[in-house]
Amino acid sequence: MTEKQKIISVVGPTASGKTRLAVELAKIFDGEIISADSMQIYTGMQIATAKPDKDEMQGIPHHLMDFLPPDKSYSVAMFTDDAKGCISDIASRGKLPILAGGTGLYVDSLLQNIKFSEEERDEELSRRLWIQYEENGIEYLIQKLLEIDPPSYERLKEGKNPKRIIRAIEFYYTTGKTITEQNEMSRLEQSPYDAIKIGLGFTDREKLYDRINLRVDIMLEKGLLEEVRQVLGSELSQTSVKAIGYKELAPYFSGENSLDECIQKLKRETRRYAKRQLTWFKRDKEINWLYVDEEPDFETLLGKAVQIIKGRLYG
RNA sequence: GGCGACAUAGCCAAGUGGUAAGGCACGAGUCUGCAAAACUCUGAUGCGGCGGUUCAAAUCCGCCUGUCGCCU
Repeated sequence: MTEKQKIISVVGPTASGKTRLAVELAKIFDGEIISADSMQIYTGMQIATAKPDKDEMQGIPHHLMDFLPPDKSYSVAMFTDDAKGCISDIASRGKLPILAGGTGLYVDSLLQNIKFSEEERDEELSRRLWIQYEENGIEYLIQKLLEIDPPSYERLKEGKNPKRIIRAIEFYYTTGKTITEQNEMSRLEQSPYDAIKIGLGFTDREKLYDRINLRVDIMLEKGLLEEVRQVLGSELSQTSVKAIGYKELAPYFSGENSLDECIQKLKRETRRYAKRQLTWFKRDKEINWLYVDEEPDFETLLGKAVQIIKGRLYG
């Protein structure tokens, strides 16, 4: 079998410095960046998503960023398709693909080569199931799941997560297969990628939270309010409405809450998001963690990352 | 200085004599087509302090402390 495609993956919570590290690594290793971020894909959502500007990109090509209008939905399946295409394209030009982003599900699905089924989602059925959930409660759906797919019933009954349970039921009715079968099928093909994973972490969580709070203040100075005003005035998809920044500031524009209250909310939601990201990435034992608050400066951090990568790239 | 109200977990807060609801935050975790999503778990031997009444007090009484309001 042919050698696997080498790829660098930079992960970490929001505001940990992934963007900067990825750009510097791209300069050193002659790479191009593929963003694995479910919100930076959207055009017009620049400040709140902390999308790098021309200056920060330093001439390094960034793929899967800033290409989709906010009224369009997006999903993991689309991401893995798009990203695979990007990787082939970058590699064919002799460059090194560098995946950088905080959307853990996107990163893992791509690197593990998860195969999503061909069938499209059935939004209508999904909506009907949500209505049933709201009317009859979660137990009703859990029972339904027991009838069609006992293994996933066992797996999902404790969590009581309507979203996961509804998807399992929806999947069965749209494809005739159970989500359990699909999950097995999705892992049959080995991943064509050999990822060198760098994680940006913090020994002291408070340090990360300080950075998040500060970054929100900087966003406000950069004109976040004007951006929010514009985005809130346009059509948003199911995916883009979820972006942190816009919904938190909305009550300020509608007069329901003071600006200060909204800013506090925005900071808190961003901190909570960072915590969830950490929980996600912690599970991956292949990640080489570098602790931002333990390094004297960025150069040292970069140096360590370069060492790790060199060892794997040429070792 | 006088009068009154209030004082319950990090914050908000229910509870008016029978053995401390709930929400938020924090922390931990789950995760296969909306993932910046959705969801799960988790906190007070104690209710400002000290006495008193009672079989029993966060709940009633007194004093003290603090906060707020009104009056002078």
